[in-house]
Amino acid sequence: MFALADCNNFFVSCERVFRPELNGKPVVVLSSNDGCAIARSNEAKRLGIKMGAPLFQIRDIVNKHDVTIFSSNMQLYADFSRRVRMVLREYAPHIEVYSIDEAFLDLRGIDNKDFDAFAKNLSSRCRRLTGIPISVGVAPTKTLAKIAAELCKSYPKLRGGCYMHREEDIVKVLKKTPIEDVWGIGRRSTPRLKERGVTTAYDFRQLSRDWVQRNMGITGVRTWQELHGIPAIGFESIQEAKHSICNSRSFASEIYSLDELSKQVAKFATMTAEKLRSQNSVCGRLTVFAATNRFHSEELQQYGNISIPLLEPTDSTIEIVRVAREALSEIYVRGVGYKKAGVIAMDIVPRSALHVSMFSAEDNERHHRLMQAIDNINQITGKNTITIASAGGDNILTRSNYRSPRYTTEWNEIPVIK
DNA sequence: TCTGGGGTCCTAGGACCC
DNA sequence: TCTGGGGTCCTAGGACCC
Repeated sequence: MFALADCNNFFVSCERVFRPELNGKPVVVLSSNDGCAIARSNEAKRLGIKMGAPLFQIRDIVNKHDVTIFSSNMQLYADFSRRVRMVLREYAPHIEVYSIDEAFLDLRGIDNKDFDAFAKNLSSRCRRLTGIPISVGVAPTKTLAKIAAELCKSYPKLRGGCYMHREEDIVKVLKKTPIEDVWGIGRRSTPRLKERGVTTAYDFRQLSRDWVQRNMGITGVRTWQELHGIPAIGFESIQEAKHSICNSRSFASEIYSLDELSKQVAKFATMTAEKLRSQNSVCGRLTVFAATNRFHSEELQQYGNISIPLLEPTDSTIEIVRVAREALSEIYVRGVGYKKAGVIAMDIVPRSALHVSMFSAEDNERHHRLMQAIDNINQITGKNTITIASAGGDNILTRSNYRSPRYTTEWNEIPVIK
């Protein structure tokens, strides 16, 4: 058996921990730059606020129903994610962290267990210890566990836990599960399936394996198998190093000057190098892009994009910032208003696989020791205590008008209690 | 006025090899 | 008329996820 633990309306739940008066009220958390709704309380969903809806389009609903809105506070959410995982680890020796708000638990080898009580117990303990409500589904495959967890959200009577294993129960649930709600069935496949009369997970299961293979490839077959109760998606308990690392943002308003854009790109490059070091990797290629506002179709669109191979793979902020700024100056066009930019590290390999050439060894070693020192200082005294000068002192130019304090990670943001 | 960010895997087709 | 056969590697784009 596998379990999926899924945090309910995760970002909203994090905000409510410190604002309990918002329980039962409509709450929305916005994406970066206060752009779109990316998390909604059940009350906000009931008001018709859709996932991904731009703030300016839901303004009327927000005002009329007194919806509380928050800018995203990723540091807070990451910390709660960590706390939830601590609880999950009490319940299973191996967990697979699937996203910031979801993790699978490997229950194979655990027999004769009342998994229904197990799931409900985990849910209530997590709520008690972290303040975050979670749904726990237990089933023979990961895809079915996802569906079981989803069931908890519709049926409060399940008290946050659902064990779904008897064939007749699975059939009953799959007949009620819309095909588009199945993990792995996306926007493109749904209309094609519906054309064939496949509207539920059960209908999909009734298709022939051959048809699924021909029309949806091996990934479709895996989903099909999983719905039949045959595990086809691996369980990855150790987190693999990322193969690419991207840092990008939309800006509050268009940036015209190379000087300002360059500072922003230097910040993205800094973040990229930090992430590389945190997974003990180096990258062999850097991509930099800068683009105009894609929603202003009446204006001239510009998408600058350049990919540069590095002479030596590196994780040095100094090197990566230098190359990124050079790359930017290649694609920058004077007079263009840039709304978004980013840096992507590619060709990532473990730092241990680095064979330094005779000529670079010394620089490499010095950079590495310097970076370690900076990382240590920034970890102790707070992000950006020491930064590279070309990144400028200010923050990334995004909008974030409704951000809550970083209650759990920044001592100087903790509100004073009178 | 205002529209997110960051990933993965699979596949088809081209380049290139003997 | 007829134009080999078999392989690998890389890349771009599609589809999907949260």
